[in-house]
Amino acid sequence: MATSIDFPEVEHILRDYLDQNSLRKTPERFNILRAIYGKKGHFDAEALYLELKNQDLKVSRATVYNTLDILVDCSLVSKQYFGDSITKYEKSYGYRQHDHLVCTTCSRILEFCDPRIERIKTMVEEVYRFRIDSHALNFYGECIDPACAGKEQKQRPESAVE
Amino acid sequence: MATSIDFPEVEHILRDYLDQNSLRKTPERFNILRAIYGKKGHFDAEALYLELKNQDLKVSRATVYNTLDILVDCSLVSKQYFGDSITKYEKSYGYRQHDHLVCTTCSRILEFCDPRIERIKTMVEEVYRFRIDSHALNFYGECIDPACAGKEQKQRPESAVE
DNA sequence: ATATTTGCAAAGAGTTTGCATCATA
DNA sequence: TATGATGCAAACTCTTTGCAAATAT
Repeated sequence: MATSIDFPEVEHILRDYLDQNSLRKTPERFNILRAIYGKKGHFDAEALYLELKNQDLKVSRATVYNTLDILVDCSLVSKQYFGDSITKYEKSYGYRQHDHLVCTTCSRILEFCDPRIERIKTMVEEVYRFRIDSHALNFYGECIDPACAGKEQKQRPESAVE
Repeated sequence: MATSIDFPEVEHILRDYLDQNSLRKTPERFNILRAIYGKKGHFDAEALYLELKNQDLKVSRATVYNTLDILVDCSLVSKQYFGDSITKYEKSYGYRQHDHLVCTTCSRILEFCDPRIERIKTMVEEVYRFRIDSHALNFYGECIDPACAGKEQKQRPESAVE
């Protein structure tokens, strides 16, 4: 019912989306949205569930998954796969399109942006007569600096993977 | 024991890889390799398992997964994720690097190749001081032709998704 | 001969589903 | 108040693991 005043834009977008699709504006949905927009980087459904649980915002896993689907549908969250069978999510409102560089040593995920992707997309659309809605470009490799932050992080398994 | 004479190059590569890593050259491994190189397009582990079973080449799922890992390690097979939680594989010997265009209507997967990816990769390697081993670029969208082959295929669920 | 690989079935991880209860509209 | 959403646990799918039997070296 009472929704936070901290993230008015994203809450408004969600509210509109729920209205337009005759979905109910439940407190769980706004709690989950707020939790996501309070996070940085990538996360998975289980981590989000545990985080909410620790904050005494009791929601079930089912609701977390259901709400993530809704947030992906209204483009407030993006859903990503980095090849380890764990689906990752990331807030996406106000974030320009970016792609990912995944360290195969420490699983750290870096972000980059390159305008050439957009041109490749346009070309592919023309050649194959497709309308392209989204893309995912992931590079997989390893930092060449043996003392890089990512490798340090690897040695501290208790720190959460972004 | 007796291995086919149909795919001498890839079998030789596998044989060398097994030798160099002190792994055994079991008939199952070569049967699986041959089955994969007799297929076109993408497939998942279960489809490969069923195909082998139908050919009276009895192998267990465990062996299929084990062998796929080996074949990925020796670059005879590539492993791919298209966002539906089903890991796809594809033979890769003699195939130039390519990327994928996934139809979100019918799940058909088209392939394309663009040299600009290589330049983006080089730039990312320099900027982030990474050595990049591989990449995946997937575009997701829908064919703009209402009578396209992909949409026809959608209406025939018995035809295997590539 | 012996250590790896296989096959089977059970376990595991991540996600979805069924259904009774709750609460938004 | 009536339909949609929630919570819980069970079911489900894909993949991995444990262990006895088979087999490559």
